Amino acid sequence: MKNKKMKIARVESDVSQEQLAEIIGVTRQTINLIESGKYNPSLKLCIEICKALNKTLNDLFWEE
Amino acid sequence: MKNKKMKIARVESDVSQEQLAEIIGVTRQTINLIESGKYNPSLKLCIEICKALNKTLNDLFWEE
DNA sequence: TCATAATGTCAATTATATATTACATATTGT
DNA sequence: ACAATATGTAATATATAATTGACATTATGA
Repeated sequence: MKNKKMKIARVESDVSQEQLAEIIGVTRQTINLIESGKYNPSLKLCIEICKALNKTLNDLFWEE
Repeated sequence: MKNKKMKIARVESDVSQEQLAEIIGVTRQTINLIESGKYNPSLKLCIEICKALNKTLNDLFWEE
């Protein structure tokens, strides 16, 4: 399942996948695959994504 | 950095590391190392831990 | 005090997240 | 229509999460 919340938050923050990747220090592919739902990211990476997008874990990665 | 919140939640739920591991379907060592702060668990595993302990990601894995 | 459960940790192996490089297809602006 | 940017995806390599099995230590209860 795609991570739509993360993509929406990223677009709202007006950053590209590549820019977000640079901010966090991972590759663009990693960001792309997480948004596509093809990676099961590590907690540390999830937290870095949240901080970069001014969101919390529940905002981006918690369902229901 | 130890994951004190997770340990507290587990003890409050009155389950041992081994019982929690069984519920989730991982090994006791994995639970132990996450509580000890020596593993960087996957998002999927974090979510399973939360559900087993009736908590959310923010409850157990989000700081400040 | 003794037995048992719970926890901490180690070494070796396996599975998988992430990196790297590269190419293809959208998308957007001019 | 063209150029530039953004996104999707594939193959291989590497780092590390997670497993397995085992042993030691620390609670906890009888």
